Amino acid sequence: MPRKATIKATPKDSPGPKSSRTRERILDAAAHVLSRKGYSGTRLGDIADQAQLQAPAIYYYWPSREDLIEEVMWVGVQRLHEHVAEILDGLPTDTPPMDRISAAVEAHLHVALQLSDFATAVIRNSGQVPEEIRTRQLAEDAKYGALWRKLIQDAETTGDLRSDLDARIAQRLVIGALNWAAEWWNPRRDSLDSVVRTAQSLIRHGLSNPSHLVQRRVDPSGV
Amino acid sequence: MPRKATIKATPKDSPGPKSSRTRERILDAAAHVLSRKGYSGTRLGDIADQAQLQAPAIYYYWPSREDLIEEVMWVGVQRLHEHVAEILDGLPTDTPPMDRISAAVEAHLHVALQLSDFATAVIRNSGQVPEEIRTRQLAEDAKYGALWRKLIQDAETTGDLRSDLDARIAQRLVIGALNWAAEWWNPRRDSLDSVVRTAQSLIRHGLSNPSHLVQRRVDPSGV
DNA sequence: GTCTATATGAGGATAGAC
DNA sequence: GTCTATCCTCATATAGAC
Repeated sequence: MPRKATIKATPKDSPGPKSSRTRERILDAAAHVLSRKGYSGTRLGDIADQAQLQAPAIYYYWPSREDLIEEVMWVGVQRLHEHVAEILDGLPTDTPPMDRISAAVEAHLHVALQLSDFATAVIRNSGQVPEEIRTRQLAEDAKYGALWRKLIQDAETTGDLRSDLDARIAQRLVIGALNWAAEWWNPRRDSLDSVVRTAQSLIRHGLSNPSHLVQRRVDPSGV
Repeated sequence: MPRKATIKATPKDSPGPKSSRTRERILDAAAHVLSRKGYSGTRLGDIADQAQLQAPAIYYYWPSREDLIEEVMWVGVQRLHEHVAEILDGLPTDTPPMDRISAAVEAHLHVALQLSDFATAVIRNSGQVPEEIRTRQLAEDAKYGALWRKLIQDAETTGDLRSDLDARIAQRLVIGALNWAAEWWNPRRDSLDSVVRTAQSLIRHGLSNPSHLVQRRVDPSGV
């Protein structure tokens, strides 16, 4: 039973600055291993190798293997949600729904592809972690899903969403396209920018009511 | 080192009809467990429970745990590829590129959502299986990807694809949206048909050059 | 804070009965 | 073809030194 205090601990919470650096190193290492080996295949020894220390040292920062893994899963969704929400909050209040969606697409891809170990760890293991972790994970996912549902609903309200689409299904298909990008993206082949631009265009045209179509693109501040 | 003969064995290949039924039961059970527990978490005992026999019996049909798992992964991609290719072959030769894409979308969703244990097993574990399995898996994936790349390229050639899209990136985003559906689809909430229709519309409008847009929908034979 | 050493338990694989 | 019994390997977690 992981304690919330442990789970929610962010970089600068715990002990001193040196200690918390090690903590981050272990967390990054855990994301790396978790995404590649899966929940059951994630050995503390592999995490320790990656973080350049010995396995028992992990128990100084987390009470159990399960707590560490849960924190990786939690951080994966949480940082995504946080960043996308921040970008949306920074947009002018009169930004049209489709432009808000384009901004969210860019923000989602930036985090998912930049923190790809956390992203793929969540994608691959959401359905595989034990019941207890999974329940909390689903709650976190639902919060982020609600953000997107609202974006799509706003487009529906203003008539910008094509009427032959089921809003909830379309929302899930869009999130799927974005999530999956972490699985295939190779920075040496495609620039992050080319992925963002193609995704924005695909999604805008995919969702838009042609008679309302606005081609203007936003340039979200500070992404 | 799994032998090809073992891997490629299809339902009616092996021994008698009774024996091959057991083989199928084990294979289905393995897909079920693999999708939920992951590569490392897949216990022969869990597979045996699900298939209603004892663990050692599995070794009568497969030489090792790894061979069984590789077959699950292989079947997941292979049946998808086979069905989509079949549907496309059944279309009139003069079917416009966008209608062919719509037919492929429907075919992909039908298999992925109907055989969802195999689909999610592949999705969640492609990045987690051992190197040797992964290499063969990537080759199989590439073949299916090539089918889609051709569909998109054909649309590009005829001018049906919007020119601001990167064809290869768009193709991967589309596959991602479809693959991810197996993760969230709940038949009690959304009908398979409503998912297919929304995906077809989203993808057609997402890819199409508005000046070439054709609304006509195909009804692929026998899906 | 991080290490070495170890108790404990679980699962894959095989031998051999039926 | 399928089962029971068993061997062997390996990972978590803890104790305790430094």
